[in-house]
Amino acid sequence: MSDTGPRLPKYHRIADAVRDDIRAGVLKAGDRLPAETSIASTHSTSVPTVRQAMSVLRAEGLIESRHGIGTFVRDSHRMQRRSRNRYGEARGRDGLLNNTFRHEITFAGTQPVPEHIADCLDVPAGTTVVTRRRSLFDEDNRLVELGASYLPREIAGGTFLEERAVVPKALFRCVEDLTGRRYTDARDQVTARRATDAEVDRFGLSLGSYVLHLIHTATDENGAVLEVSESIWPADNVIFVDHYPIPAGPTGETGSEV
Amino acid sequence: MSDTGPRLPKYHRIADAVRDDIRAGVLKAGDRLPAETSIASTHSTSVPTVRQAMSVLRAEGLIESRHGIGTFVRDSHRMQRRSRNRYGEARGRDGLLNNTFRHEITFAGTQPVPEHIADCLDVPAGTTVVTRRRSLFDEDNRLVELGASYLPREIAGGTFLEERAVVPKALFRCVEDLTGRRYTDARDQVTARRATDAEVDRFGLSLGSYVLHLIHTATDENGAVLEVSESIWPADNVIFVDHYPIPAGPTGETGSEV
DNA sequence: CAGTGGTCTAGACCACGCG
DNA sequence: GCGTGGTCTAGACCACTGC
Repeated sequence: MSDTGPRLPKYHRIADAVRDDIRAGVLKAGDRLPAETSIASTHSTSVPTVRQAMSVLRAEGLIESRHGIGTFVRDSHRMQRRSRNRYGEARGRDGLLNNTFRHEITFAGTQPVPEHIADCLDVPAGTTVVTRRRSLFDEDNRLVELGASYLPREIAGGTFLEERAVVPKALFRCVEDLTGRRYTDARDQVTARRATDAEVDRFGLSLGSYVLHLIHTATDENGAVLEVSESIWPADNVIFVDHYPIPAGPTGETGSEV
Repeated sequence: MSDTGPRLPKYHRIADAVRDDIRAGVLKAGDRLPAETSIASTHSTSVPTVRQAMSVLRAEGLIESRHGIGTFVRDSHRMQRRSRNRYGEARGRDGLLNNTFRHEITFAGTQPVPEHIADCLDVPAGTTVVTRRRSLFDEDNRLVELGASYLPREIAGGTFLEERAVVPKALFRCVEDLTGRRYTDARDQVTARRATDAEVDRFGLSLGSYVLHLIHTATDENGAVLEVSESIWPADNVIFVDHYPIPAGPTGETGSEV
């Protein structure tokens, strides 16, 4: 046997073989892999070893197993793109927002503000705020985004924003018209984190997978927060894009390249 | 045995037990778990079943195994924060950029543009561009960021930007001074994706884990690209934050809430 | 029903790090 | 040398799906 033969564990070599088949197009998205018993005899090994190889590929997101049916090549790189140029078409809008998404308000009313939102909204923990929760579905009715908007009661309390109906125009436009204040500054905070159990369930994800979590904070010219909005996407399905003008003016003469 | 007893698989219950111990503080970050043989006898089961439970917790990022030593509770929620207010202190800078990071230029010179950058740079695939690669390390000398800047040869070719030395001031300032053109608009593209083998290696990640990948494109007032810059962080360690002004002007009266 | 993946056993031997 | 986790075996039985 050559030098490279026994270097790698057997389950690793099986995973490599299947991965190569997927990369080379021998196995295409949606194809069913041979049964575990069959792969085991092909590689002259035992079923548990094959299962270990499968668990590697499953962790890499390349395959998906369905109990009683088989193991399938996942439909990979099906990235959706979403832009966040919510404030009009004046500049840089690139039309990525796909209007075929179905949009559903799952809740509208007042609720205590979630812990991770309180800071952004600039209110004490536990404060009651107007909350609008939404779900977005693609043309195949698959959930692609979970989101929510949080508005201070001084702004949206007692208005139609507490009612569970899609608003007649962009939400920020409603707030501007209701209050006479203007959206002047924004702050985006993006994290990738492991999906919660609820998200795994709702999105149909696998254990240990990630979501992208955007928290968007909009303020008026006095720095008062008008709205905090959050969006959650399965990490593999999204590219978050933002355009913005670069402020003019003097800059610090730091040595940092970054 | 009660109704709930045999409902969940044994490996699942073992994982739950350990997870609860971690949540409750019985097992703290850095603590070593009992040996697999020991856990097996505690739960009256076999070692492979315990190993299956461990693989669940490993996928969740809660534990980490070191061959020949033991299995340890990971130091979780050690999020670092990084802001990306690179264009001066004029507005909204919140000082999150930690200056204790050590900054190292690992490459400077001309290279063919990477495939995923060509589009952003607005050049044909394979074009040679000035490339500057950097690594950032924290106070404990752990790699926290991999990054690179790509500049068209018309802008940076033949200048000191092709030399492997930290620049005397912010990179965008160098480009503005060299060319007389101004950074006017920017586009940020953020994705979370599985770490490549190289990234797993460099960052010391575990298989199947994620990185956050930022591609930043800066253009002048004519829309010509001045610089594309990318940053890669382990997903668990970073919050990406951006501040920006909201453009004034009329907006479309769409029904979309998002 | 047959075929699939999911769970589990009771071992074996190897590779690694430490004393 | 010893204890640790890593690899692997050759089965067993169960749960799910589709026919």
